[in-house]
Amino acid sequence: MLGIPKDTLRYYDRIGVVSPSRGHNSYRRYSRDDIVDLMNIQIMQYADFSLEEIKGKFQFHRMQSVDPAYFQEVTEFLDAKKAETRKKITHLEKVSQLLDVAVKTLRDFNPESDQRLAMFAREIYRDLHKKEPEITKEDCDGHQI
Amino acid sequence: MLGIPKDTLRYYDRIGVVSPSRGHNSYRRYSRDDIVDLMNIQIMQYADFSLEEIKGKFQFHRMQSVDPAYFQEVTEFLDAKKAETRKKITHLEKVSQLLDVAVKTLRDFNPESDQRLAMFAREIYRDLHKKEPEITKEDCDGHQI
DNA sequence: GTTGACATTGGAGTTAACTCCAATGTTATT
DNA sequence: AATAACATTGGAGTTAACTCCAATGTCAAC
Repeated sequence: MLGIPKDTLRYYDRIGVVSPSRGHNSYRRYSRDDIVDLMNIQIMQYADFSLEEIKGKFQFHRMQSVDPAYFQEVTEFLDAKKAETRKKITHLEKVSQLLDVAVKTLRDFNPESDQRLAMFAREIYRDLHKKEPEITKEDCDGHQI
Repeated sequence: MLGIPKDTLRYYDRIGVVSPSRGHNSYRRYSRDDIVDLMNIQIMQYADFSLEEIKGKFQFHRMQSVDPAYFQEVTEFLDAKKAETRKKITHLEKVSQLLDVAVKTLRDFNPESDQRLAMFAREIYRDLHKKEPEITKEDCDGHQI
């Protein structure tokens, strides 16, 4: 139905992320809520969330009310994850540009455009680590063949 | 220097993504170019590229000229990856919004906002799979306890 | 009531990207 | 020249998220 392999569903059940009820026999029966959980998993996994992170954090739809402790925990998690997601968007935006520049560099190949590409990559690296790469002369001296 | 563990550098050498030259002893010596490669790896890895994909595709700076076959292959790869990256940005943008809505839903908890969240998630799922989730009445009938 | 197509389970295997270990080699310092 | 602090190697172990397998159970159809 969602295109998730049987073995994957069994795996999810095993590790406790989606544990459907069982029929009169021991067959798994996925409820509407289970399907919603599975959709959430697919959405969040494509956004680089681990199953462990997802586990138990996207199931408001199963609840009537919210426990304050749970509220606190999940809100913090969601806020942190949102910040992380925004950071990743910014990075991917840069990477998208970088790929563009890379194709151009490749097309009309010359030392200048290659240099531009390297500068751009270095800039991206800088904001990725929030600090200078610190490639000093001493560090590299003699590090050639 | 870049904060990459020794064992990771040795691993990269083993699998051939960054193979530094060796000194008069057998010690690895990382050149400026090797450092650039490593920076590129960190950039691309954070954008969800695998080492296998990265391998050999961000090393123009080592070349004098470009072989047409290599140009073709790498350009196709870069274009495909750019498309993939843009798709992911779009998705992450949605997920960022979803996380927002989730926090709000959690704050003033009620069936309506919960419903809004579910609708939003479903919409995201839809564009993720470019098709309707197809949850029909029949599919779910009796799938409850 | 037997056959075939499903389901169940426990447990083993796979892949990527590390991470660790033991045995050994190299180098700078006392 | 002995010691400590590095490096080297091959190979084994780890983690996440599956993926596969063999033995067994369930069920609808003939």
